[in-house]
Amino acid sequence: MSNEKKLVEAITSMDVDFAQWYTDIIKKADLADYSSVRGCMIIRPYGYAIWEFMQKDLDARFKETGHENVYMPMFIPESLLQKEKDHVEGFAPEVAWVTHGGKEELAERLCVRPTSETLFCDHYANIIHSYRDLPKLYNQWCSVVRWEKTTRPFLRTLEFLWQEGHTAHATAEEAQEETIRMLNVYADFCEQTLAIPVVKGKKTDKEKFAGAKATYTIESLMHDGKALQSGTSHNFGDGFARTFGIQYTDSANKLQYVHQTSWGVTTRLIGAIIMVHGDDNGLVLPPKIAPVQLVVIPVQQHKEGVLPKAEEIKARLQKNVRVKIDDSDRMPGWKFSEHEMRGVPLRLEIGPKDIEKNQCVLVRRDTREKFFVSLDEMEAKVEQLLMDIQRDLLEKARALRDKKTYTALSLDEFSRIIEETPGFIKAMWCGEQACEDALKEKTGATARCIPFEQENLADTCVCCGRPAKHLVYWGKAY
RNA sequence: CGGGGUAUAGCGCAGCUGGUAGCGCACGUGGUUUGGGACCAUGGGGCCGGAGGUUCGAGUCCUCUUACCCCGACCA
Repeated sequence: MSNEKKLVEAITSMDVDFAQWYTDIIKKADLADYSSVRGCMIIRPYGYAIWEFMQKDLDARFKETGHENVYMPMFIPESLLQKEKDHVEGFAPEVAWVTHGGKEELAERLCVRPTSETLFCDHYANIIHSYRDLPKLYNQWCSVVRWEKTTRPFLRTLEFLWQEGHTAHATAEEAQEETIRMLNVYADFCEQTLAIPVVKGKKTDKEKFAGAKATYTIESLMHDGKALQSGTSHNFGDGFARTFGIQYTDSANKLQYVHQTSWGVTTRLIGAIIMVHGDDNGLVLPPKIAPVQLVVIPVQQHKEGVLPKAEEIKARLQKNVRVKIDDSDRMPGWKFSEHEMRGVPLRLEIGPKDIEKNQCVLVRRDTREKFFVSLDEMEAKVEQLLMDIQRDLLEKARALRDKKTYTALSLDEFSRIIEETPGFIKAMWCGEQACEDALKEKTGATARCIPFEQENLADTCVCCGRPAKHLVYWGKAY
């Protein structure tokens, strides 16, 4: 952004204290509030509206790719959860348990779902019999609970909202296709709808989901140079199917195990929107998911004709745009700041001077650019600007991401980058977990992913010097 | 789960070596204002996070507890 002086003092500057800046935005933009339960949050109407727009967009993409929504119980009997060994070990430390119903102790504890693989598997075992029953392409929107030790609004809370897709396929090839298809759906959603550029790739064995054969991820980079895992897609192979006995008879009348996938994104993406697009004046929302895309600020609204004009403008615009008039009796300057803090993409000022000239003033949230526009061309200009903002946010985020993406050819270089200019580090890796562990130990960085777009920076591992197998994106992560 | 910090009005804070709580913003009302967080007047609001203890007396001292924030280990 420009070096214009900061107009609002209510938000801590992100250069001074990024964590505080993040919290300030959440509070000042009315996205969420703390609750009386540790580690949980109240998603307020404005924050929830953003989630609803995200849901709507994603859900349409899921339907387009043939998926159906279902709803599973929020409780899992302990015995069911424990069927898959790797899976239960992965989640055991963060599971919440229900031990009583009323005053009576339960014969079997119930786990509050941290994820629903076992429920879907149990169900699939019951309803899949023939190859004609496949594929099963299910998704559910729900909340899950993970008893985390440290929490932050949107990024990590004990309970969070998400969707989890769970599919069952006849062949390994189909399952792999589905895994990648949904990863691409997420990547496209992040870039086209949220204007957040992502790196697509595969997780290392150390970082992959408990019980999965392979985990794929989209990784994004926040303003402070930390990485955020923004969505994952897993190929389960037939591992769960073997444990849960999900079998079908193929066309040759032979019993086969299904091949499964699962994939999810969460309200954490709201945290990504904040940390990718936000600035020192507050939230900046991509138009596609902004609950209010344009706010009309009447100036000298007590003067005759101003409010009716504002209403007329709203009526004209609301056919295509989510528009709101702020006719509260605040000062105009106060309203400017308020709606900037809330990230409203466009502001339209209308006052006596404008009415006289048959014009209005349009101001972009992202660049603060000001346009004096004839009322005759208003609709077209508004639509154009919203599209420009959506596009420019992605470009700007991509430019920043690229700027903060470094390459390291030696361990020293790697450490120095992490210390001095945090971001993504591209470096070669031998494929051994020992090196992954060593890098984390020495620098705090983890393997974010093995990107699909591989490059050969060197022939040797950045850590041990033995022959390199992959290019890896490394970074400190949320 | 370790290390550090905070908790007093809706928010941000002040309150000294103990004596019964104050400021700014916000909020209500009346008026003047209105193109980058207006001004005057007036009004309401807090048993000081919770529980114990010391004391004639605790926001202040002691113990315990809870929540939040920051930094590390674990995770979407």
